[in-house]
Amino acid sequence: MSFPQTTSPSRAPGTVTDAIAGGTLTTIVRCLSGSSLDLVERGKTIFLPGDPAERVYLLRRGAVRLSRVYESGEEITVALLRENSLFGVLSLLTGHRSDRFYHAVAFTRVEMISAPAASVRQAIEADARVGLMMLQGLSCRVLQTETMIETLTHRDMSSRLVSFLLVLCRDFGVPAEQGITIDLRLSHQAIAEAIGSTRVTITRLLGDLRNEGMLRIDRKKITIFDPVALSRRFS
Amino acid sequence: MSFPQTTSPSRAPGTVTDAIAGGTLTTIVRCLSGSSLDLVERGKTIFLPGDPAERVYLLRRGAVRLSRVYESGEEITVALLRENSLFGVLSLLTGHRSDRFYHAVAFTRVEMISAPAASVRQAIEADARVGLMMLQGLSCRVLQTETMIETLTHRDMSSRLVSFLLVLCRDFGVPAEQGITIDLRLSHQAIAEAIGSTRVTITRLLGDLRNEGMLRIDRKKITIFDPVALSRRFS
DNA sequence: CAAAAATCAGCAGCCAGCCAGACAGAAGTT
DNA sequence: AACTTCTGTCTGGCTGGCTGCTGATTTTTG
Repeated sequence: MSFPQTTSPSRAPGTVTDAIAGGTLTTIVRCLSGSSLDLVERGKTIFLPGDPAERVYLLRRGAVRLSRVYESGEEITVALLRENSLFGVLSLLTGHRSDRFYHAVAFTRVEMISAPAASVRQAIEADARVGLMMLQGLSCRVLQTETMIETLTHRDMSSRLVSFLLVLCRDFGVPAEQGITIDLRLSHQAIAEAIGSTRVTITRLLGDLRNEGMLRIDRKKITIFDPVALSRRFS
Repeated sequence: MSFPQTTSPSRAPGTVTDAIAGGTLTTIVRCLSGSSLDLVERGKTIFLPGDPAERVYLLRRGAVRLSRVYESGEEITVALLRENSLFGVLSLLTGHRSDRFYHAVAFTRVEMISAPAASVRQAIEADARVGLMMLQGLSCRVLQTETMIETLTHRDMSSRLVSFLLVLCRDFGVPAEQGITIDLRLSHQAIAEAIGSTRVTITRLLGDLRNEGMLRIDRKKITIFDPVALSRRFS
């Protein structure tokens, strides 16, 4: 499976070092040989389970959903990646050819950069600072994922939902007139798939929170009036 | 908070490159200036929330439990790390001094190597292959953590427990006369804290699985007779 | 641009699964 | 031997999953 590649001639590896002066992973990855800048529309697939894992991705703008699909047709969300997340790291693992096992879908319109795992390895060997930056990027991923585990071990669904909303505020929140708006178009179903619940339950709990005056939902975008007050609503 | 340091004079950074010939992260980290080899007894704390995050750890032998403790006294497990896991990566993040927010405890007798984050950074800059190896180590961590998220999004506790047992088989399983034994002394309480359930429920479900002839428990060590058969027991 | 199709939100009733709390006996520790 | 920790079981009660239905909203398509 592949996706539309909107751009990108490869450049000489020498320029990598120049890019480091810029200091961001973006500029660096952008200079790798074989790299490309890709635009993906909301809902489009980036990779499918079973695809060969050979590229590493850096999400520049938008959100990507990593999910697992079961034979039953059920689908669960493993991660909602935010801007500047590295993904597809499976391909960095030792030589043996491996396949994706997650489904990666653009959750919003997405702008991302990708490069073959081999060039990434080369770039790291050429200039260690690249490795250091990627290491920091991945460390962030680990911390984010662990926060999500915390969210998921809450026993009652209400706490779980609240905890998840706070995670979303952190990762996708933008200031609003009153409070913080989660800049994603989230259906109740999508939330359910991320926190291991059902659509009906999420509808009910969000309704409760709305009646309590904790949040507002307008065209699938959730605005939390006061995250601190919300966080006190844990069990 | 600190822990007993059993060994370790620091060495000249020059030897790092030699160690890379050996090829393992262990030998490399072992050569970093300020590194130490530590032995920690089962149940002893490695770091506490609030401790300054300044070292990176590589778990050589045994298991480490990362957990979060709430004011309520409740405790949840964020990760059960297995051999060759990197942890304490928070300290690698950008300069600003940060503190641990997890509680790290030796879940078994543990043998681990640690080094100051600064020396790790230096080593990476000195030889990029170090960065590459650490990157692979962290990639593994990400994948492991994501598997755990999958486990936790199962709606019924039975599936969740089964999924968790399979994860433990993968990470801590050793072949037994019949089946695979999870080489950890797990109390029902510990399992409950890892999958967001309660002790009583775990007791009941494990009892069911035992009655079905799926597993055996002997002095807190669980033996799964047939992991494949068990995996079919999902909802 | 309007009609058709698909997806989404909200509501209700039923019932299983799981939690809370309590207690007794077993196993393991000092 | 005293003590702690762990396992097993029970009762009652409530949460949250499941099913089915309706109207609203969004997207697709002719």
